[in-house]
Order: sequence, then C-alpha cells, then structure tokens
Amino acid sequence: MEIERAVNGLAALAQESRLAVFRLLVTAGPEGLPAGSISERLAIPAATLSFHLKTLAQADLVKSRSAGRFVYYSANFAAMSALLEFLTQDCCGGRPGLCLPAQATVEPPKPRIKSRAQR
Amino acid sequence: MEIERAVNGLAALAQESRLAVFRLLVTAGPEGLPAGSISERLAIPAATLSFHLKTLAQADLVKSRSAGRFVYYSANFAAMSALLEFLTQDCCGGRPGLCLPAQATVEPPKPRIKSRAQR
DNA sequence: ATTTTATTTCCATATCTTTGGAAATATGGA
DNA sequence: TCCATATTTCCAAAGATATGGAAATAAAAT
Repeated sequence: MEIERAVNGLAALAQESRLAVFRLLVTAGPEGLPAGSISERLAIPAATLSFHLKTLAQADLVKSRSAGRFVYYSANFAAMSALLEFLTQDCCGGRPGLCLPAQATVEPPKPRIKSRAQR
Repeated sequence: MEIERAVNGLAALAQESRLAVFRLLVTAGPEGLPAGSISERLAIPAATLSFHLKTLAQADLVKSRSAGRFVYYSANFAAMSALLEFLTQDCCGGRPGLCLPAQATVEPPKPRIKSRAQR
C-alpha cells in the first residue's frame, strides 16, 4: 500500500464521529445502513454526517449504494484489511511480530494432525 | 482501549512526516535515534520535527530518553500493538476475521503436539 | 402535480494543525 | 568561563478540518 493511501485511511479514522460511524457500519455488516439511520443512531446532524461519510468514502473505507431515496453505507472490509496489513508489515516490518496484537489469530490455528473425530 | 486513545494514535500516524518518523524508528529498533539524526535523514527542520515528535510522544507511540546532549527517540511497539488490537477487535470485531490481513500470523502457529525434538 | 422524505451541497464560522525562523535552554568540551 | 552543538519552545502565518443551518436535489407517495 502506498504511503498516501495509508495516511488517508488513518486520517479518515482519526476522528471520533467517523470512527463511530465506521464501527457502527462494521456491526451492521455488508448490507450497511442508510445515512438517516446512522445520523439518528449517532445523533449527528445530516449535513455533518454527509461530510464525514464523504471523507470515509474518499478514503475507500466505506462503500455506498442507492436504494430508492435511501443511500446505504457499508464498511469496506477489504480496505480496512489492507490498512491493517500496511500497519503490521510496513510500520512494524523491521521486527516482524513485535507489533502484532497477541490475539491477532482470531481463528485458532489448524491442528497439524487429524483429530480423533476427523479420522 | 478507549476510543479517545485510539483516535489520538490514529491522528498521530495520519500525517506523512510523522508516519515516516515512526517507520524510521521501527527500523532503528529499541535503541532508537537521536532527534538530529531523524531530522537529517528525513530532511525535516528541527523545529518542525520537534513538533511532530511531541505529537507522537503524546500519543504514546514513541518513547524518548536523554543521553548527554542527545535525545533518543524510539518506537513504542507495545502502544502500536495496542492500537492494532483495537482496530482488529473493536473496529472489525463484529465479524471476527473479516478485517484481518491474510499474513497476520507472522510467526507460525505453535504445534499442538510436542515435536520429536521436544520429547 | 404536489407533497413528503432522504440526502447532499453550499456556505460562513470556528477551531485545530502544520510550518519553520528566531530565541531560549541544556549539556559537553576547550 | 566561554563556545559549540542538540533540542525545544515561542510565535505568527498559512492551511486544513469540522460544524450545522438553509437551500438544492432526488425519488417516492398521494
């Protein structure tokens, strides 16, 4: 990932309202939420939210799709993943492992031998 | 990690010069580098660099120690790790694994059974 | 066609950030 | 002590970001 892209992504998340929006969209899953719903839930005025959504969209961290009068926003998990990879590799790459959170491995490592049940 | 702390960390890294400083310090390892050396290598005027180092230090992403006339700055790997954990857990926690970079597991998972050598 | 609802753009204001020269501070060496 | 070197603080200018009301746009519903 290019530096500029990373800086943009970091800047997009480095703001309380926008971080809250992103976190809400992550919990909302791939369908996302309409702008009005985000505005209501986070108590952010429509105009202000629109500005923040634009910032997040420009950083590619959220996607939007229109459905009638509604505009649904959803988290772009791939972009977030790319940003996390940049941070772990390019920002901590000098000493691999040093900056990795202890629980980075969310899914347990695959067993090396077949379990009794699998045999 | 509290939101405010995360926003601070993100904001600290969301600036080209500061991100460059942090990346340089990561490669420099735990000993770090004196401010003047950073200034020279990245071609950032001393006053400007001092401002950025202060910002990084306030976000706890770098540590400093004085040695004579020099002030050595080093990356705070633990703080970076905490930030990465926040991003993976609290920002992608809704769907664990979705935001994890493919290569998150830098160190291979520990084998579940003792190897021949360990027995 | 008119109204209602959803969202965005426009715009002015306020606030925060970045920049770097010059002066201040601090430490070691002559 | 006096000088050289390293870093920080001071300060002012320039630039970027955040905020939200009001108007504009767009798409359904009546």
